[in-house]
Amino acid sequence: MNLPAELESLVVHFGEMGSRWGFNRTVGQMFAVIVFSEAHLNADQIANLLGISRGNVSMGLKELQSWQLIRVHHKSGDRKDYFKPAGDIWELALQVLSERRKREVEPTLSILRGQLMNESSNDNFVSVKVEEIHNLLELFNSWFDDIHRMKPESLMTLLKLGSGVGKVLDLKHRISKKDVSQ
Amino acid sequence: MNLPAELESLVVHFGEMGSRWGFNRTVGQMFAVIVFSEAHLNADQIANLLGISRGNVSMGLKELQSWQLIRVHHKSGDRKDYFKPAGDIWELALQVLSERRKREVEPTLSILRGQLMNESSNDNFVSVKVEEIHNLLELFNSWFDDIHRMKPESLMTLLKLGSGVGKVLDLKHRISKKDVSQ
DNA sequence: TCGTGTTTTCAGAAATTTCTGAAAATTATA
DNA sequence: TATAATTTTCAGAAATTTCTGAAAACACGA
Repeated sequence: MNLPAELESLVVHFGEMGSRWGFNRTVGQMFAVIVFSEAHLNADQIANLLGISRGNVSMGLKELQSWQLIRVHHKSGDRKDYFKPAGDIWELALQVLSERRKREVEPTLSILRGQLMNESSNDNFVSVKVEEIHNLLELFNSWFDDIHRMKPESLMTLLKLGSGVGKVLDLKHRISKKDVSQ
Repeated sequence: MNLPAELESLVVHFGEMGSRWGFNRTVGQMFAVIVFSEAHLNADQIANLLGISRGNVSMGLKELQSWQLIRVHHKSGDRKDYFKPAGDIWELALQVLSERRKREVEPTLSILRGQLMNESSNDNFVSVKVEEIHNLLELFNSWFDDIHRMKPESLMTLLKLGSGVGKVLDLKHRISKKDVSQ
């Protein structure tokens, strides 16, 4: 690795975490180097900085693009592709969550829907569990859809409030009968 | 695999998803077979049902216990250990999220804290990014802590409400100056 | 069209992860 | 304490994932 010392430990760490976040070590390192570099980088620079092959960089960039975490940028008079993060830290975090939901819950949800469709009886143990899991995932899914559409600042307020929301809900019940959930 | 047909496809799927959920294929299958079996199972039964070695089952059970997703149960007059899910579907889901936070965000958070501690200047590009990520993860972390302590039914209400919470918050601002967030 | 700079692909190599099964360790019973 | 039942460990084998680098494909200007 040919990285400035200050970056090396960060990049190594993001590599180690990479697999936990849904991609592999090299892709994690590539993402880190793109996020922490002020200048946009081209594939050769990334290969040099991380000391990996050009082919590997090409594959990694494709992966990061499929996650919509990076974007191409062109410099005039330069035929190379330069890469930059696809938004600020907040947008990147939401994007990771969004992609992970797609890859981690959608497939299970469609299997479970299938099971519920073509099962004869639905009062046996397995069916009951299938339905419980299905309902939980559907609920989570629509909640995520919903909050994903919120403006960042509203979302931030919500996060800061945390379980305090429970108290606000109580307040709502005390002072109003009107249903505000729609 | 020596599974009833109805279970086979579910178990295979949970195996495929396993790695995305933080463990490996076999561990995912083991978890599925434990969750979808009404009777508590012992290690030999699991090995037989899934067609894998006894040693592998032992390692997988240890993994699932480290995630606090299964618990041991003893039958009187039987020296074997029997395993059962460590709660209902709702509790299991929260437990998965909780463990994943521990494994996926805590380590990064402590690296970032370290960076912020011993860096000389803090107005360069890297420092700014480090701080942004740090703040986001801290915020997420305390939010999660917070809602994790809520009663399931309150949590469910919150999920169902989704971004409707935003409307409730507006309502709060319109009708009250009192800070209910503490 | 050709030539040059660039990116992508992919077969095989390398690295990593997972799995087996026999031996060791543990635990309960008599 | 000895025996038997059970679980755990772990070295090596098997399976899977990741990486390399050369060749192919692509894109643009002349």
